[in-house]
Amino acid sequence: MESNIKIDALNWKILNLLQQNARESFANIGRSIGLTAPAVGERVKKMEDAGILLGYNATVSHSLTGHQLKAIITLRAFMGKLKPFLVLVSTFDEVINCYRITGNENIVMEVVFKDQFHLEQFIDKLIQYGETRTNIVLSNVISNAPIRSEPA
Amino acid sequence: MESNIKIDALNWKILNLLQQNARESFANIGRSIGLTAPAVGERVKKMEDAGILLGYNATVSHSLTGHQLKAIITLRAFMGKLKPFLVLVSTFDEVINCYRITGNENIVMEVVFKDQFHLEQFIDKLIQYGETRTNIVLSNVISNAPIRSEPA
DNA sequence: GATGAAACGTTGTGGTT
DNA sequence: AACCACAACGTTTCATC
Repeated sequence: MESNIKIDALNWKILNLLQQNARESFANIGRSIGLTAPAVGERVKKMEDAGILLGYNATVSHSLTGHQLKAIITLRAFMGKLKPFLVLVSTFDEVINCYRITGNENIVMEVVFKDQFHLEQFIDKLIQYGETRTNIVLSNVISNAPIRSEPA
Repeated sequence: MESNIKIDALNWKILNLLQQNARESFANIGRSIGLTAPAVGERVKKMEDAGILLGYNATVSHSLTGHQLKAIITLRAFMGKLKPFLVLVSTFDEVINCYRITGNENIVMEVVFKDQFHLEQFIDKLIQYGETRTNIVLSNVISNAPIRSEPA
């Protein structure tokens, strides 16, 4: 399943290039790093099979697709309400990221909205599951930064 | 710059497919939605030019690239320390996402680490900028969900 | 990994509605 | 303005070494 392959310097270069532009051709990548296209293709396939390369995703503007408002929402679930919440949250299109965390709250989410009415509706849906805290996102300082070779 | 183009039903289908697999060929996308490859290519180019399609990014496993620990870290900056922090944070490879937010804290970050020693080092770098709060991520409930057509 | 060849995809031109 | 058809060119993928 997850064969234990090593990420050498060339594979890190491939990962960096694909994180920057997932539609880059294997031929071009090969030219950048001194390999032929089939060699790049094989390395990519092995990293996909190993679970290192999880997928390729287009990034879409939130604001230009009608979601001008973003919030970080945490949930402190009531007794017995965490499991039902976890089932429910997968049905919410607004939730971009959702993590279970340690600490006073159980859940932190990154959520996008059309406007404050949409946000209000969303919070109303959560009140039966626990106490929420909402922080509006004012600006993006860093968005989906690429993973780099681990420090030595 | 940002021509005001409309995202019709076909463009939403293209956005959905590219969010799921950014390396999907225009020819295949065309077959799925009943368009020729050049027509898909033109629509994609227009959405790129309009700033709707921001880019294509490979998604890489955090754990299999040596980052077994993830945390949500918030910062309540000391007087005059927010601007210097914003400059500094861009130099941190560990920070995947960083947002400026409303509320008691000024900043929330999603950060990946090799281990708890690496986390400790990171927090030490922040203490001069403000008070931090750290929540360890136990599991991913939703990761980078695609944006869907806004609700009617 | 490289090479070479066949299949496939992309992209430009021209034409249709 | 959006799309299709066609063709030239580049890319992917498979075989073989």
